[in-house]
Amino acid sequence: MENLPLPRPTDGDLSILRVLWSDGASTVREIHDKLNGGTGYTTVLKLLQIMTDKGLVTRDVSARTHIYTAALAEEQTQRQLVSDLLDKAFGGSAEKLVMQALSSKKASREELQQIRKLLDQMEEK
Amino acid sequence: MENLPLPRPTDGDLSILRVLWSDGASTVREIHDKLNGGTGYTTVLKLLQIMTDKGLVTRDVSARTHIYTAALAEEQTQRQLVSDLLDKAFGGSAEKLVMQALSSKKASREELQQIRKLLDQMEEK
DNA sequence: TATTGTCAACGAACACATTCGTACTTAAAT
DNA sequence: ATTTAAGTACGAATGTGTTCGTTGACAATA
Repeated sequence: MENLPLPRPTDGDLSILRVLWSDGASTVREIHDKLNGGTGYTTVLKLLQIMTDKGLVTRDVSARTHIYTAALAEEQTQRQLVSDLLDKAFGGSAEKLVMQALSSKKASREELQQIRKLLDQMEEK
Repeated sequence: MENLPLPRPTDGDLSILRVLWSDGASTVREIHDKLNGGTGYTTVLKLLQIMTDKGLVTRDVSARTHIYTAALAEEQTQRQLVSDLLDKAFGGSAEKLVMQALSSKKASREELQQIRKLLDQMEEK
């Protein structure tokens, strides 16, 4: 019964996961087409096979053309990656990370408002 | 005249950079001692030599015992890493990243206050 | 039926990260 | 002067990520 902690997705893994998150369960060809960039078909296939071994995706093999699905929800993976970066590069300081995130890309006024709401919720609790 | 874009530091690189950022210019031995974890002396040395080639650190070779310094300031590297993660896993949405950062680790009341100040500053401008 | 296209599987090649042992050099201690 | 300690340099081994060519199975088409 495989129930090991999932490994951190690599850059290649993430480019595939992004497609699965946005489009839902997909075939290799669909993913490959969406990834119009330089990678060949068999490269995408190989990556998906490895990701299956790692547990990052699951696949339906009942038909000849396999169908892949992301094993974890987008938010769950994002949370893991943020937590990882927090430990490795920010000494655990969420504040510093937030600062850099806000200054590295100009957030819109709506986004800032949204973040304020989140802060309110966190202080209430 | 090497002036190429610096590569993204690996996990090993970051563990060393953290020491250099907090303690300033250091020798291999000092870094190795601070990294009390399982890595051997020559491993740290090798990593530093590679990091020198990559341009992540510079070294003073005038004495027998070399002295290493981080090439980039902590904030600069952090900004790069955040921007990287933003592209690769968040579709460029700084808001989502901030949300995850705040929820993945409970921020203190002071930190939340600090973030509010930052939001104020960003809205003024 | 014969040919052509689509798919998964596999292995090989290359690059990079990580680790450490060994060799060589230089300084310090005996 | 000899030995010991501390340092750098240099491979070598291993693991992982990434890429793609080739093979074989199967389906669709001519």
